[in-house]
This record gives sequence, structure tokens and C-alpha cells, in this order.
Amino acid sequence: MKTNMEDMTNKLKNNNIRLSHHRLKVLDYLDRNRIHPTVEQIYHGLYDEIPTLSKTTVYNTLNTLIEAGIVKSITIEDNEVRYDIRTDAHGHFKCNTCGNIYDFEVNIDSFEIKGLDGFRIYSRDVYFSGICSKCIEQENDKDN
Amino acid sequence: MKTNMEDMTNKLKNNNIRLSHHRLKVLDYLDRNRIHPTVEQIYHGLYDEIPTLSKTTVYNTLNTLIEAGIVKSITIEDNEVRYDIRTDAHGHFKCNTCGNIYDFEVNIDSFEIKGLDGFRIYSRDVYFSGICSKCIEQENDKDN
DNA sequence: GTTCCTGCAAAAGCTTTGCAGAAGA
DNA sequence: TCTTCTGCAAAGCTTTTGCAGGAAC
Repeated sequence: MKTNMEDMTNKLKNNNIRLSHHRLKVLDYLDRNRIHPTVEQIYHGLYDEIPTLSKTTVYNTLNTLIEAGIVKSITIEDNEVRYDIRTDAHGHFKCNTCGNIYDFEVNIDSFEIKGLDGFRIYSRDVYFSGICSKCIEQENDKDN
Repeated sequence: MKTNMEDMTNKLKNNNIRLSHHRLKVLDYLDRNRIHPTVEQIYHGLYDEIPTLSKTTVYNTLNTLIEAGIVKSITIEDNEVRYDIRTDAHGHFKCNTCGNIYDFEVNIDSFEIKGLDGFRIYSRDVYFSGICSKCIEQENDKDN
């Protein structure tokens, strides 16, 4: 049985990215924690395991992974960048109450567009915001 | 005939925002320059007319206008916030070459969504990026 | 052995905050 | 007159940069 670390090792090798313990761990973290984490979250999530880790390395690693196309950066608001290991087209929903970001499926390729004739489109992103079902439930529980 | 400044004055009055020369000018700038400007662009765009203007005031004013719902902030990437006086649903396209942001029409309300059952959706944003038609033309001109 | 990754400190860029003086209602 | 807007300076954050030592190939 292949471990996740082996999968991540292959992912780096296939993209001609030099292997390093830190890079593997950052990639593994993104794969295991699909919460669109910030640099801060990744840094603190790995700090116990790798006490010598620096934020600079997290930034460097993420930029390397983005260049290789393994990771996508998403900026919904709040002036803090989040990182996503899913690179296929999907939507993002941000809950204004708990702050979590959820993935959802959306038919991006079948949008009816007016006003982009002659434009070359490379990326299509859909961002929704509101209140997630969990937070709505908690709100209702309070009222009762 | 009503001037634009009169329209903007009414817009502030209707939202119970205290009138001031600076606020009117910022709102007027956003209305006349629908380029989704950054704070920097607004500041420099008004600097000749209002040499005493400070960036703090631009920030303050924009936040006041956003709270009132007259202006929307959009963050596509690059960690710089842009401001839009159009508050109806529409898409934004960012050209990776010239950096301009274009509006486009998109049928946001007819998206097929999976994964947001029980969620309350307040805002729906669509962000595309790529190369705009002008930059594609300039590219072609160079090649010939 | 050569390349380039890591991490510290410092710098850079955007945005917010505190506060005294000025302007709006 | 009373409220609150303005603008300077300073602080707060996130992210980038420079560089010496160390790890990967």
C-alpha cells in the first residue's frame, strides 16, 4: 500500500521539483487538510513536527508549487491568500460566520457570457459567500 | 440638466452619509472611472484637484461607501483591493498582460450548483482571467 | 562539487489606528 | 454648538528580498 508521502514524492518528482523534507511536508499538509489554509495555518499545523520551519520556507514552497501548477492560490477577500491543492474547476463558498471555505460543484464551462468576445480565458473562478448550513443550525439552536 | 455631482450628492443623502467635498469627489471619481480602481489610482486621480487629499481619507471614504452598500470591494489577486460602483451581479475579467479589469455579463442566477444544500448565499462573484482582446491584437501586430 | 533550499533579519507594500484640528449639520 | 471628517504619523499585517550556511543531487 502506498503512503500519502510516497504519492506526494512522486508529485514533486514528476514536476522536476527537488525533493526536500519541508516541501514534502507542506504538500502533504495541503493534501490532508483541504480547508484552503493560509500560510499561517500551514505554518502552525507543521510547527510541532518541524520546529525549525520558517514562514519564509512556507512562502517559498507554495510559490514553487504554484509555478509547477500543483497548487492554486485563491484570494476571496480579507487580504490573505489561501492555498488549494485541487486544481480542477470548482466553486468556493466562504462562510461569513465561521470563516471556513467550502468547495462546491458548478457548471463553469456552460456559463452564458456576454462581453468577452475575442478574449482568451485562462482561468474561471466562482466565489460565493453567505452562511454555511452548520452555522445556520447553531443559530437556530440558540433561538430555541 | 442634472450634473453628475448632483446625482452623487443625492446618493449620499439617500444613504444618510454626511456630505463632504472629499466624499463627493471620491464617489464622482468611481462613477466616471469604471476601471475598478485601487486606492492608489483614486488618490492619484484626485490629487491634482484636491492636493490636500490623504490616502487615509480615501480609505475612510471607501469603507463608509461599502458599509452603505453604494460601492463593492473586489479582490481578484495581487493583494490589492479594488473598488466598484456597480453593485448588480456581473462578472470580472482580469487581463494578465495589461492588468485591466473588465466587466462582463454572466447568467449567475442560473448556475447549476451541487454541494451547497442548506447554505444561505448572500453574494455570487465570477472572476475570469486571461488576455484581453486589445492585448491579443498588440501581440499579433508584433509578430507581423 | 555544484546547485539551490532554508531561515534569519530586514525591507516593502497595503491598510488601520490614534489623535488634534477643521469642517459639516 | 455638537458631531464627525480629515490628515499626519505611527503601527500592524502579510509577503518579499538578501544573504550565509546547509542540504540535495
